[in-house]
Amino acid sequence: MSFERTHYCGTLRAEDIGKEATVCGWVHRRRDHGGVIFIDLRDRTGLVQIVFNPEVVLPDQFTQAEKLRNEFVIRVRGMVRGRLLGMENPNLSTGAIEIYATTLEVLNEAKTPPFALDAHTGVDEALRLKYRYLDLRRLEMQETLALRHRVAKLVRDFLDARGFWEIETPMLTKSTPEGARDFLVPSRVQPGEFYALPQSPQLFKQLLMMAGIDRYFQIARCFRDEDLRADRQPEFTQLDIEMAFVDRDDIMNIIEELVAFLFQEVVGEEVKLPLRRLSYTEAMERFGSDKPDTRFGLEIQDVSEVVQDTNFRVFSDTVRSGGHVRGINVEGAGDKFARREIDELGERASAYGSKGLLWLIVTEEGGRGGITKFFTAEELSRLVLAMQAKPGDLLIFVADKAKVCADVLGRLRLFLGEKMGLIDHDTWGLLWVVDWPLFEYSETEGRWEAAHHPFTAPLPEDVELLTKAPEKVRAQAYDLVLNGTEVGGGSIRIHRREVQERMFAALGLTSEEAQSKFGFFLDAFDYGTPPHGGIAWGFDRLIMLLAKKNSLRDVIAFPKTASAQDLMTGAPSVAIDGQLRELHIRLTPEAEKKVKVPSTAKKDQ
RNA sequence: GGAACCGUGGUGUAGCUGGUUAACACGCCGGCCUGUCAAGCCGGAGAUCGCGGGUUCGAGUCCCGUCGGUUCCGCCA
Repeated sequence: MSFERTHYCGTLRAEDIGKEATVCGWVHRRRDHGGVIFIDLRDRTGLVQIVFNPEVVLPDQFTQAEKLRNEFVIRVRGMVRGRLLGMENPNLSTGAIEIYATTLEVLNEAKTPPFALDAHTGVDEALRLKYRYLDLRRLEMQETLALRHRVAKLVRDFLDARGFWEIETPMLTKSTPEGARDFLVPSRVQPGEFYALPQSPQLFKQLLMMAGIDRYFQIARCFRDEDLRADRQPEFTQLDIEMAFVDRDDIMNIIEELVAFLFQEVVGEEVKLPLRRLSYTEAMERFGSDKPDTRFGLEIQDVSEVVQDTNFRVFSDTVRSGGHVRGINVEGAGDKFARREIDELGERASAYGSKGLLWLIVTEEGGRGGITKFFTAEELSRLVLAMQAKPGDLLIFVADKAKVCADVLGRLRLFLGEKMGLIDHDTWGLLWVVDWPLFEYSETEGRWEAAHHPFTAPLPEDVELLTKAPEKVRAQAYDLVLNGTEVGGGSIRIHRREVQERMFAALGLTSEEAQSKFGFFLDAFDYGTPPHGGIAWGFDRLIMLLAKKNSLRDVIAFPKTASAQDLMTGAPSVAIDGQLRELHIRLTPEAEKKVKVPSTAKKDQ
């Protein structure tokens, strides 16, 4: 190595004893005993102990070593020696050895960092983000970035070996219809017109199939201008894959293999194939979610038939009017939960959109509390039987439309699973959710919307229903779910123009609108489009789950805060007046009042 | 757009129903110390309690607003 570095800090082992070594890195910690000085030197591979012993090192070098402080950047030459018996440090991968320094060079001094870089002190996240370059020095963050790199590399290797080509698609493009708000980029050359940043490369990857590429992938940056969450950033990365001349099973098979390959290589976990497949309907009924967390029980059960003839009007009326009564047997919670905790469940249920949460505790005699009093002993025992409950169990019910039941109970299930510690965080809940509906009715928009996106192909036998009965059309779509998080979603695409046109029509687009938005795309269908399909993975989310992090910010090198700001660079920031003029943009009075646009060359602040 | 929680030396926290000089640990600076490894011992500096109002004889503490962070709902696959 040209910089004279012979080893990385964390790689030195007993085998290196007796070697001369030159290492470079940051002073992680110093322990100055007056006579002898220990330095833990850190680089991205880990720590190694450097010893400055006045009997070994020259006096002026020792004086230099006394001046070392945390985060100084140094280069040290010395002899690798085995540590004396009893002096080994089992907490360090390099704990069997240490470097007896002979030469020290301070390459750069450092101010005391604003927060400690060791693992055991919690730090305010705003501070971490402001000094992200320091935060990223922490070994934990470096390990995550390394993991991310490794997964990307494995994905590339896997797909390359199977004939996929990595092709880039434009960032400055036309608005694509994912349903989210676009980030717009004003055009200087075309006054008044805007590019949109891609929400996904959806149209381009389909056009690549039309272009005969056959197999494509990309690790693609995507942008959606919506409010953030712990698992949502305005810019994020998708692993985007598309294949021609395939059906649903072809794609799911190869993707499963990729999943198994990654789990094997990254976490050493054997994934049994084929993956479990759950229909959308079953997922909604049993787990109340289209992305069920299958790592624990507490499944939802339908007791509509059992309770429809009881005198409890809330139940019987709901069933009579076409609704459902569904519940969860919260095993053991009847004994464990305080009344206050049960009330909290009710409050949550209301917040999730139910009229109320009905409950009772199963006892030897039948039941107590909640809605017990509305039932005869016989009705009660039938209900308890249907819920497979035993004394001490808490039964909770929601009586409402199927969607509300699923939504409320699904969320309560997740809450309870976490609260009661039922989730085994060492297992991986991997499955496919298949047989999606093609459409979802949007109450706010008052019209049908694509459940996935408007290019998803319906099942062939459902094509006729497109305009007649949209709610009945099933999609050739599949979602990959991991630990209750959607990590991937895909479908077989429409490859015939008339089907695509009918799809647009079903979504309420006039043919003029379809033409102006997607004319180029519709035209492309006319020139020989192969059947094709694919999938897109939320790459950041996958990494987050593999790294067992709770926030996307921990797996993205330079993430944004909940208010979509970058605390390090200060982005977004004010544009100078001249820039705006070139872009043919004028601020509204409200915006102007807020930012005070500087008229001269000085940007920011 | 809405809700909740948080904001106290450089960092992490404590500070009760409002009451005198804001406490502790780590870090930092200085001294001592030749085998530590989250070194030890001694000493020292360092905070107008995010910001602005208000209530009060008196506010870190109560109220209102505002800024920042986080989480959730809406929004978003």
